Amino acid sequence: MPTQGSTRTLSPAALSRLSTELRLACMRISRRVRFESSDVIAPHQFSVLCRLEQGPRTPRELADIEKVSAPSMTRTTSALVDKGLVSRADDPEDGRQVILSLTHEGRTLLRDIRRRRDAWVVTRVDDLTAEEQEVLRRATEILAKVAAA
Amino acid sequence: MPTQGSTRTLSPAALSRLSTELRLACMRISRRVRFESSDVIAPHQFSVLCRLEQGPRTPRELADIEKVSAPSMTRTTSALVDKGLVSRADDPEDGRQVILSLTHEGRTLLRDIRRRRDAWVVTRVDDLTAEEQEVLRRATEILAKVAAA
DNA sequence: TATTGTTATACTCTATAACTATA
DNA sequence: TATAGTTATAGAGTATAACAATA
Repeated sequence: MPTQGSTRTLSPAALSRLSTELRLACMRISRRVRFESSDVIAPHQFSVLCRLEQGPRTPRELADIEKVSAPSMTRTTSALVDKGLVSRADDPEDGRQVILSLTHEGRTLLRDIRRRRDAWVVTRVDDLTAEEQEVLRRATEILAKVAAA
Repeated sequence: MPTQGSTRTLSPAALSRLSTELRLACMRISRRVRFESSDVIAPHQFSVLCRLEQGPRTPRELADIEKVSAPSMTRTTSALVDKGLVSRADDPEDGRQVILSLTHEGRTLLRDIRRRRDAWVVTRVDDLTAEEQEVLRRATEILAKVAAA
């Protein structure tokens, strides 16, 4: 039996239609955000910087988290080190490992990229009515729950 | 002056926070949908099939619409023709052009991919309360408007 | 012997430049 | 000569396999 979903109001057809429309709307928003905020680094590089923001990591950990091969992660992190966004240090306890950290420059870049991405959404959400904004606020909570499920 | 947005309730900080959370929620939903519904064709191939669904196109038109180079589009469409999803025909009026159309097999594949993508969302939306579903329904309309702006 | 990280090599998708055929 | 499409070649990204250094 379903976890909740008991107060049923949607027909199967309406459920299907809502799901399709919702999925398409989310995809379009994502695409517009990516397109408009012409990033200075590639998506996979951005993703790795975000991981390092939470704390230093080894290449192995990053490869596992990002679900790419070790050689691919070597390539990605080398590019970030070359750009001065990430620093490499030897692990004092295990000579096989290296420890990757975000540099100050990397942290600044992350903040700038986020600000630019947000800008696109902010100008559009600002144009909505207070009621529409409230709907989006509640929807965001629900979507976060859905995405985490 | 703003188009609407006059019934102001959100502080700049709240507006910024909502925009960030909304953007992240949409991105996460998109990512999960893409990841879970392991597609049989690559994203750029899927995109071209969707264009051809609306009617036959020349390679030139597709390249312009998808914002890729002509040689890239040659490669993409050649792969789709090899898979039997797209058919190539000479333009009877202009010998330089070719006309690309969706085959029956291509049309069927599109429907199957969409069904699989929807499935992930459907099972999760079905688990929500009727009230939450109604919020998402209204949010979808608003997001569609935002994405089109 | 197992693990970490890199190098060697190959495949895919992207691009620009050069070429062929038609208008 | 201009345009449509393809082929030639190169540059990123992905991968697996093989290697060096360390545990």
